[in-house]
Amino acid sequence: MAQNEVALIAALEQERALLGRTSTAERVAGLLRERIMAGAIPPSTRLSEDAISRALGVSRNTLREAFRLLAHERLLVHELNRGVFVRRLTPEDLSDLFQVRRLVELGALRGVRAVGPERVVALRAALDEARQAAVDGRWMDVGTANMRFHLAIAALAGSPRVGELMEHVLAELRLVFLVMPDPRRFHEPYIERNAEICRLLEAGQVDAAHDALVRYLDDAERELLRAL
Amino acid sequence: MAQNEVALIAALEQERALLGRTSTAERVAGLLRERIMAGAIPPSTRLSEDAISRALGVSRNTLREAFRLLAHERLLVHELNRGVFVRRLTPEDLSDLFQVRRLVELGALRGVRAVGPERVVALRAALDEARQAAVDGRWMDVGTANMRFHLAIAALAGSPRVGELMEHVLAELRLVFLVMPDPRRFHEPYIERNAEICRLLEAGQVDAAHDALVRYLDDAERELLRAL
DNA sequence: GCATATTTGTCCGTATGTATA
DNA sequence: CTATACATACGGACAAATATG
Repeated sequence: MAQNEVALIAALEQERALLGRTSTAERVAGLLRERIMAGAIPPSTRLSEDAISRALGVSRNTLREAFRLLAHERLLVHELNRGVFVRRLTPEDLSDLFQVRRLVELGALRGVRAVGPERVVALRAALDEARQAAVDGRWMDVGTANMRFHLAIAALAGSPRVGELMEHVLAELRLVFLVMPDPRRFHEPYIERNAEICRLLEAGQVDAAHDALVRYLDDAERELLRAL
Repeated sequence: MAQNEVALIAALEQERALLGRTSTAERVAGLLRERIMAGAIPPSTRLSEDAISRALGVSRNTLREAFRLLAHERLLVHELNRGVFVRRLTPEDLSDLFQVRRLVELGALRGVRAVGPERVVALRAALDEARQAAVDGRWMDVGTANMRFHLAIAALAGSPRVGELMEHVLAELRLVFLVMPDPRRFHEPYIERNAEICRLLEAGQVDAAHDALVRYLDDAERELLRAL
């Protein structure tokens, strides 16, 4: 058995290498990202190097590296000699984010001529997740699932860089979701609108899905702008 | 005079604040970026923390921050415990970059209904620059100007985030230009193709410009792939 | 396969510059 | 204007991983 165990450990270590090991800075960034996205650290909060490095038991150098990672994702803004702050989105930011979404999502839809059934699997999975979350009354999770649906749309472009871009865009948008007063009223209606888009795609009506998506984005932008 | 001088200094300092001061790490990153983009540091080169920090007279910590900035721009790749290397583009990277360009540039063109003359000013400026560089035989600068032309196309989307994305995409593409054997043979023909796109846009024939751009991107991708 | 040298990852203490009450 | 708090940058140290002979 000892031999098998050695082999297992070796296999796991190899897998770990493939998964990409993470530096302390990346793990710290992941932790902070989670907190921010969950709303535990609201926008405009200043993050003190000293306090946080002390709390997490990492050096300030390492924490600064984590800050840089998150600043690049636009979750934090870095002001020279003043520190880092959780981003607060302006109306201009919001409009710009939707401009990017139009380019990416609509472009991805136009790129697909034939939508094979295997390509809408991710779409349907996100949809099912949203519906289940709605049944359970987890409205924030409904929002997350809806975002995953649109991430899947972007993924139709088949480009890693576009996928990453879309992830960052949606992470920024989540900063607005957090300050929405009534999550249910906002997120729930979009489930069925996503379902409609999914249905049209499965039926091969790409153009109709495209138009539905245009209306979706227009409505979502308007509603979010009003809430800001 | 002393009073005036004091006032001048104060005014300049205020201006400097508006221009945005830069940290040491950012200046170091800028310096390295320039070297890499000029081809002085070829792809796959490993950058030694010790040697470079010593050469530039900055601490290792500061240099590491600069590395991280460039890694985010994908000019460097960071391998844990092995150091940073100048990125070498794979054929997959190249195809992906063109996929992004199609999404961004074609999407930007589709977004503009009426192309006011003031919006093509940047296009024409880049075009003139490319022609002048060709006259002077500065073929690398022709490539740079051509890239600026396509940056101006992306700018038609009117989105800061899209503009930044496009800048990064073109910076990556430049890494391939550097290894092209015959810059003239590659860059020169595209000047007139850009001119054609510009002409069509000025004439208000957006759809025709769109189609010309599709062919441009297809041809450029194919030619670069072959050179890789 | 092993031992050694090199390089990176991480942390700490400190000095200096900057912003703000 | 001063005082305080904080970010910036440096240099040194050691552990851990990697490269080399």
